[in-house]
Amino acid sequence: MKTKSFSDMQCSIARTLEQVGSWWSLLILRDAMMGARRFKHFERSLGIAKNTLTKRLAQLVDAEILERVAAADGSAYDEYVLTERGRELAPVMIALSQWGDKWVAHPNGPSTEIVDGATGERLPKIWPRRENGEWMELNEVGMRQIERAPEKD
Amino acid sequence: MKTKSFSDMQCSIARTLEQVGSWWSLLILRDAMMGARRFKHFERSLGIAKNTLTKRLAQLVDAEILERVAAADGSAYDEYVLTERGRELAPVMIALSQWGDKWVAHPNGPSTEIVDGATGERLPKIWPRRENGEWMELNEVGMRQIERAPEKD
DNA sequence: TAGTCTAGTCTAATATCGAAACTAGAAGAG
DNA sequence: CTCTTCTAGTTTCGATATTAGACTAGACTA
Repeated sequence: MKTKSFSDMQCSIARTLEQVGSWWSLLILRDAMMGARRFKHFERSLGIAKNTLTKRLAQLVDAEILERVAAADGSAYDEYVLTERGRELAPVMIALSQWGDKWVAHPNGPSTEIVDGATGERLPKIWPRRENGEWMELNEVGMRQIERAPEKD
Repeated sequence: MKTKSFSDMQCSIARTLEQVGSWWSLLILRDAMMGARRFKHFERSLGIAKNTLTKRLAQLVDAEILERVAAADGSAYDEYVLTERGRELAPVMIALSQWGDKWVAHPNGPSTEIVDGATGERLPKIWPRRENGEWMELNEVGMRQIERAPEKD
């Protein structure tokens, strides 16, 4: 969709968005994190056009966020599984999900919950905390530009 | 970019993306979090086309993520400032930035740092933690679909 | 072995985006 | 007070992305 590349920006946010590719990609990742692995799973869950899904999956594989592997269950069809890079996008997904739950919840309530896999209990929210676990207020958090000499060598 | 609306999906991630609007919006928010308030600040910092910027700002205002207010310094030009909704997107931005720093860092190194506003010290990363502050492994974190009756009344 | 499912590809229509040129009002220089 | 520049847009138009739908080759199913 974007027609301009962010990859030459030095900002990590821009560079991450460039890798992810598009909105659809994030929803594909959401499904992948909830266990989807096959083309048809994504297709049905998202209601996305097949050609678009093909393209988005290929691009995520290209970015090494997903990996295409032979099916674990012996099926002839490949599966798309998260790489470590991909799994580490979880904080982004969790943060997005959390914001949506709070500010734009669906009338029927949220549809996803983030839990401790072992106990099934809901996790506390993802939010800035100090090393010792203490929660921070947003006005205590600063985002700062790092100054840097234009040349390096 | 997308031509299909996510707003009828019940998923909070989809609904959040719908509100945010586009990649550019996230970069606008990044700049807003770093102190940008005026049209020209965003324009220069992002290298974005003016019409696109106009549209994105309008849409963020519409989504109540930004608010358009008279300039604090008496200038005739309005300023765009984050609302609470907008400020609460910080965890998303931080998570994106962090992932980029780790996986797709610019050759010159990252350009942004997240700090404790009071001390100037870098904050620990945004990552799933238990209530007591203990860090979790990603494989301990589950994302689960909440089952729900299709009707409500 | 016929029929169906999966995972695509291809084409054409449509929606969206962005670059460049243009503009009205504000600010600044002399 | 007048000329020029700056700001914050709007308009036009071409480039790009997304979609629906038709088509296909190889698996699977009865």
